[in-house]
Amino acid sequence: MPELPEVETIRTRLAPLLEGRRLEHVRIDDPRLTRPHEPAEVASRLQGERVRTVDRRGKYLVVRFDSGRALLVHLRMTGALLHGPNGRPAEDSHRRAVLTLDNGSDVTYRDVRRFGTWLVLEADDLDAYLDARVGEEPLGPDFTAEALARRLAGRRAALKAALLDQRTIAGMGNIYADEALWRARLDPRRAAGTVNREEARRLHRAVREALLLGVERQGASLRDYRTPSGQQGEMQLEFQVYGREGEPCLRCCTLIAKTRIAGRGTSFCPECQH
DNA sequence: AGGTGGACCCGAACGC
DNA sequence: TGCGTTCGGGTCCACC
Repeated sequence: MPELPEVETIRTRLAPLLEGRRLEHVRIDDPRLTRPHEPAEVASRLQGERVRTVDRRGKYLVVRFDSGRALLVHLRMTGALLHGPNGRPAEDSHRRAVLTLDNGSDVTYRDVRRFGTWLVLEADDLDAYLDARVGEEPLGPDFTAEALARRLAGRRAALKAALLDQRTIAGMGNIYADEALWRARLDPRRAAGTVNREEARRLHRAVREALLLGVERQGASLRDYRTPSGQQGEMQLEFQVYGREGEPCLRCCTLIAKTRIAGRGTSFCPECQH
């Protein structure tokens, strides 16, 4: 599932392929992708635009054009952007859209579960849209232990649920939340507001470490995640708790437990996470 | 008002 | 073996 490290890896690989290129032709086959807007209408707004930058905010890819217009791509669960250098994408029943670039190459969008979204916004609307949904970037300078503590203060929801709230930490998802809580030795079931300053410092450090390792390993490929060249990430080899229920904790050898928090499967060590 | 749970999807894993 | 059922996960939205 693409979370911050996966989306950042895709952004890094996609930027040099797209920046400076004009979208010669845009084809969108799935109305689900652009809902409630018509695919043809969205495609015509994109066609002819020249890409200025490919940025990321949380889990959103932000393709900005010279005109100021932007395409916001959210991959949700199974979305992937794949680059085909020869302009002849291989047959794929899960392909939902194709961008043909002015150098003859193409970028195809595939999405098995069809949760992903493409939204075109004008320059004036972009910041408001993102700011309403996404908080501080955890790998940026504004994300401090104090900022994190403020985001958690007074909240009665489970700590894990608060971490998954995109306004708490932009780009955090289920896998890295479990990994960060294990690193910080914090119980995911605790009320977020009970985290003290020392614990917030540990959590802040753990969140950054888990996400940075994910970026270094170019994301976690459990099933569908691939980079634009089709490569798998290697972060799945570094998991300390995610998906390890029933196996010994790497710190204290207690068996890793699994529970459900805010509707999400949550792996944690019942002994050394407090 | 903040928190929770269902809906949206579909392939894989599971159970009988 | 085969078929039906459950699961999972990000975000939105209705509801409490």
